[in-house]
Amino acid sequence: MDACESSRFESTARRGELRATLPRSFYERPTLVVARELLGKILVHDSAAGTASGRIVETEAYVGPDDLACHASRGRTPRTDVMFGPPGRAYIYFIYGMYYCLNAVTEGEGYPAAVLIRAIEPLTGIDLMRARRHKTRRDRELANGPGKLCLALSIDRDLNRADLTSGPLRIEDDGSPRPRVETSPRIGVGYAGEWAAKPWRFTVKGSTFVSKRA
DNA sequence: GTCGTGATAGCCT
DNA sequence: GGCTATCACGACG
Repeated sequence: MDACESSRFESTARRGELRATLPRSFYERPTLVVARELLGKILVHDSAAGTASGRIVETEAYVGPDDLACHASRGRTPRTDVMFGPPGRAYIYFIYGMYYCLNAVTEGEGYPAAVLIRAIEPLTGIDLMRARRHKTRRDRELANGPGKLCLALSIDRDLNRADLTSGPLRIEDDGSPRPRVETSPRIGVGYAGEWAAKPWRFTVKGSTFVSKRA
């Protein structure tokens, strides 16, 4: 083993020791902070077919009752109820009659906010993702969008309200350094007036696994 | 690579 | 009945 290999091994081992599921306190903070800090963390889903995971490279913040792009700005309904509950749970909604989108609920109980997970860089279970996404040709397109990553990880309405701090769907910290972050306006929220322009989309600088270039 | 468009169903006026 | 925190496909180049 040469020096480079050895260093890589130690780095991996150190990461292995530090790997930990994010605690509820991670999510119980301002949504813009959580959205930024979720970049680089690892989204994991243990399903009956096997485990698949990927590094989060793109998020968006949906910040409470005044944010007209946030579903909860229309009030507490059966759909948005989970956003009013405790942080660290999954808010999964069905969109365009065909797709699911995954969010992590943030802030204190009673304040409806969440972070949309928009893209991951596949890490493990890549063959499983390819099987679930057989129409796609390139691996960088397996999960470079909110609907795509739910297909690749087999995330659907059954996991709505799931606890992300323990259980089959979770987000882990592997101890890797914080990535450089870029911001841009959120995608597809042009209806939200002045809220549409807010730079509340966060991407890992230079990642080729984001849904589109900023 | 970019652009336009159809698919499809739950949500809320 | 209109809209939607999307995606894949075909046309074009």
